[in-house]
Amino acid sequence: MSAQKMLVVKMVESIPYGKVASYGQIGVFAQMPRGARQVGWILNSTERDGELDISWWRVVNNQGRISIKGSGKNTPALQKKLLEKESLQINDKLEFDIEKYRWKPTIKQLEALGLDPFYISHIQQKYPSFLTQGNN
DNA sequence: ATAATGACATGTT
DNA sequence: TAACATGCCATTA
Repeated sequence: MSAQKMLVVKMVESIPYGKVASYGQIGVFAQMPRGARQVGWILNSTERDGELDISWWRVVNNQGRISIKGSGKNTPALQKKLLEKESLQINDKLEFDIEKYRWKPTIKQLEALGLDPFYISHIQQKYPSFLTQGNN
């Protein structure tokens, strides 16, 4: 498995119960700033591999929508169900208020995940909504 | 090699 | 709001 994939997996597994992150957000945390689609590919592959036991359902579209296609085992309905089990409120159009549930790690948490402090400050600057602001 | 596709994101109409 | 356009890049055909 590639280092990139490992990092993506690590970030996805860091999303707490009851929280979600967008594909782009995971991409940024995994040091692939424009890698939203690749994150999707990686998660899509885990469904087939079976090698990975990952909380794939906590990764969603940045607009607050479940956007998986659902041709395989992981269907939109299943994702909705899994998220609802974690107390998210999702309407019948698979939409929800993402800012209400978005995982916003602190600087320290990101450091603990192995991100370079310089890179973290860059994230802060460019994607303020992806993390908890302030001196944590 | 070239082109189409996809579990995306963002800006413009 | 919603539709459309553009950028993105690994995978697939």
